[in-house]
Amino acid sequence: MHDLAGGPFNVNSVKQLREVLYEQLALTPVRKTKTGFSTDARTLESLRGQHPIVEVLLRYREVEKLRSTYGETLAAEVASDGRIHATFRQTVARTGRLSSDRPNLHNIPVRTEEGRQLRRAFVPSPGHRLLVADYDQIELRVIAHLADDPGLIAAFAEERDIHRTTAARVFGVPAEEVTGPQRNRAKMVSYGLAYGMEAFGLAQRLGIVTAEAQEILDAYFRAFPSVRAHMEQTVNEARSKGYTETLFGRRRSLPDLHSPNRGLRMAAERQAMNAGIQGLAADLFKVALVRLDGALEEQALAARLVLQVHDEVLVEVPGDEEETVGALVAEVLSGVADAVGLAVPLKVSSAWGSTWADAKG
DNA sequence: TCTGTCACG
DNA sequence: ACGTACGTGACAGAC
Repeated sequence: MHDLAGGPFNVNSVKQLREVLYEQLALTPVRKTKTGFSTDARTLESLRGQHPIVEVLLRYREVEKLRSTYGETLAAEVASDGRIHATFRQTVARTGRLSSDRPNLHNIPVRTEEGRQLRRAFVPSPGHRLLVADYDQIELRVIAHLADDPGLIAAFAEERDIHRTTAARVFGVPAEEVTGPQRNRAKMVSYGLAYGMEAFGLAQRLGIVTAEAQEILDAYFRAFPSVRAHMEQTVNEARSKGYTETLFGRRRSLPDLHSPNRGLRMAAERQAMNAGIQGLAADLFKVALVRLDGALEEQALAARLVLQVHDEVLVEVPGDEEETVGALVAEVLSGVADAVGLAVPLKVSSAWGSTWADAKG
């Protein structure tokens, strides 16, 4: 790195790295932060090819993240019983999700193969396997319910590939003719919805111009008009009440909806749209966890809940209970849909593994 | 203590 | 013309 930079510097120092990249090497800055030009991964990606140091930096950041946050640190958290006992906090996340700290077990790597290897360290007791069950597109299903959108509800009811179906309606082609990129764009729109994403944000993520992103969004809202209506109604209601409220009565106060500061106000509007969606998904999942724990107890099963990750649960199951518990977990998790009269079914995917890394569908 | 960065859903 | 996707926690360096 020294040789590439023309001298020694601390790679972990953003300040020093800025000097190296944008002054000594005179690379073209792309984005700014409060304190100067950005050096984050997205920026570095776009600087690729300008100088060989960029590739090395990206790789360094990747392995250094794994080393400093997970490798040695996580190993040090293992208690004398061989387990990690994180704290799950009920009153931190404003939406009703749990948060996990000391350590955070909600962000164990999974997206790269190298990072995913860390999950091999998470193993059940001898004679047990891990059952990993998660909800498929729970937030999108919650949107379908809240917006009471006939098109979305029908798509979920018929168990169709939701992103393909969405793409077909947005791009006006038969479902079987939807291309890979079209499906990906529809998927991005669907997920962006829950966050109040606008054309600009969609354009950034898809690498297209804002006008084209706007056309896609317009087409989406033409296809699923109740979704836009629901978003608008949610913000209006929050504005007059001062808070949002989930079906379970969970409130989130949003005073910034009346802020004179435009940025704060718009952020609060996005939070209003998201709170009911993320919040209801969190509420449903927590009901499922309580029921699951109760059912294991009631049926005198030895299987135990060991971790939850927002829409996913890990259960440690002895060999002779696999069949029973596998069926029970799926039934309890999907069962909460009926409990609140959800307009769409909740689909659950399950996988078994002798480590967390192996349990993949 | 704040900022930038990056891991996850 | 603006500013531009929600929710977290941990780490390292700067101040």
